[in-house]
Amino acid sequence: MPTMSVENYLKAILSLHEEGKTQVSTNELARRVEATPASTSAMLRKLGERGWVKHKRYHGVRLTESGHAIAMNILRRHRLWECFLVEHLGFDWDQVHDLAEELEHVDSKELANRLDAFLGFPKLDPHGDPIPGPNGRFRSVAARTLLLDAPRNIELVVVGVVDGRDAFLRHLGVLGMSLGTRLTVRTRHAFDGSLEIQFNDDDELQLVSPSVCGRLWVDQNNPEPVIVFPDAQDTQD
Amino acid sequence: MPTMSVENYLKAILSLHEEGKTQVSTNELARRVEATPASTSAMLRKLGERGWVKHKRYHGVRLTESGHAIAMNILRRHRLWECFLVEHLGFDWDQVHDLAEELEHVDSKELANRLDAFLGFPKLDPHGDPIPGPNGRFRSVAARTLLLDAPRNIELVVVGVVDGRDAFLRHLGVLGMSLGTRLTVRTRHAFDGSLEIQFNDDDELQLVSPSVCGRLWVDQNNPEPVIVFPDAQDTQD
DNA sequence: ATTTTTTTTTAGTCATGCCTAACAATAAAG
DNA sequence: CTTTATTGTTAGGCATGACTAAAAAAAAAT
Repeated sequence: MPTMSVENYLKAILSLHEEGKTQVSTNELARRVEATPASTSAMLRKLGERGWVKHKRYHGVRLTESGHAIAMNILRRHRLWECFLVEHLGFDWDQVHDLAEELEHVDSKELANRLDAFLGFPKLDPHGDPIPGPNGRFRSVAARTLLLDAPRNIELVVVGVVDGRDAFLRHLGVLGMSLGTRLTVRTRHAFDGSLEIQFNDDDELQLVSPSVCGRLWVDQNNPEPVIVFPDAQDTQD
Repeated sequence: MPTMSVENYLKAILSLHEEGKTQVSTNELARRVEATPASTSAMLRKLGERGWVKHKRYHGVRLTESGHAIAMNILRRHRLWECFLVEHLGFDWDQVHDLAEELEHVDSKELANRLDAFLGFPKLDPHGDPIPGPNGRFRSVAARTLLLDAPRNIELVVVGVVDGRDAFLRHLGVLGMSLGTRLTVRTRHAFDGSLEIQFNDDDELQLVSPSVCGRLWVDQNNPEPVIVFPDAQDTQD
């Protein structure tokens, strides 16, 4: 039974893996968990001893099977709680991260499963991120692209964010964007990577910075985030 | 911002106060929080320094205003979560204590208030205990008696338990009793304090031990535990 | 191929919160 | 009213998980 701190480290390593890194560096992990590299180094030794990560000194770290399972479980609980907070308690999607961060540490398979059922076995959390099922695997892998890499002149829908921190979500609000926003990329400026985007029923073109475009998942046409049933296999919609 | 451990001590002191003790002894508190008297003694010094308890060495402790407020808040969250777990996630009333014990430490006024609203501002938790309102005071003080002290030959309803631990609740199940059970006290045995009780539509008399009777709240006729609205004043139903 | 810079680890502290064992104060019994 | 038992406190450790400062390994730059 991992401590809260251990769970946070494992979760952070998982999220870095999900971002593409197969090996996670001590410094990057330290930044993610908001601790010093020294503390992180100490923790990695412990995680290694308990068989949750594979750690070669001075080279990165990688989750083992069992570490991955634990991290996926926490991610599951985190995202289920976010659903609950938004859908049933009426929080805004940019207010729920920190609360879910605490709720996720309440360790009970039974609780997670019942919450899951209560919510109707959602596939996606309020930020558009997939929710792992009871088996610790994602229920579906949505076909999605970074807005930064999306093709031009095709109507797109915002289906998720890469960066779920409040600051970014609020910034999206300022830009008038949220999950479900429809848009079309009209021009790509090679110089700085910024995009000229046309919002749904709007004639105006708006310039969006590459740092924003690199943090948004879009899909070609996936109107409503579908709800599916408990043990649905992975699908390639 | 108190730590989890501090919250547990304050909550334990509160519950001992609720049981009548105005001064709480170190040993009794230690038993309640499942720590040694030594650890408890150390904690009491800390709680005193932070102004949450009044502690005279070698004589008991008592919550201060601010300590009481914190403890009531935790109690509120605990009981709200128990409601949620039973009413919405379908847990049995004897399965929710430990989970609520963890959930209660998620510290957010906003969360508690929204959960409260979601649940319909309940007055009582699934064990029949009153739920403090946002102001940190109980919403109502039900007129109730220990079964042990109840008058004979009057139809009573079980409206709450003094001891919410699983072992006791399961024992109640064995006796065929739960919240809402109707019964009448027929005979009181002075020798050991046990009662002969007639259950609702049953001709048989059943002998119930004093330790059980001392842990059950009954009321004379209060069929359903009523749900009331947010800022209802204390009433004397 | 060195030097310099960056990354990572080790060494040494500190605060929490728990423990056991020994000591002190109060309460109970003779 | 002293002795004994109970109750409460202090002293000294230990594990966790954080930190700073210093040393070591790896990567980058000259």
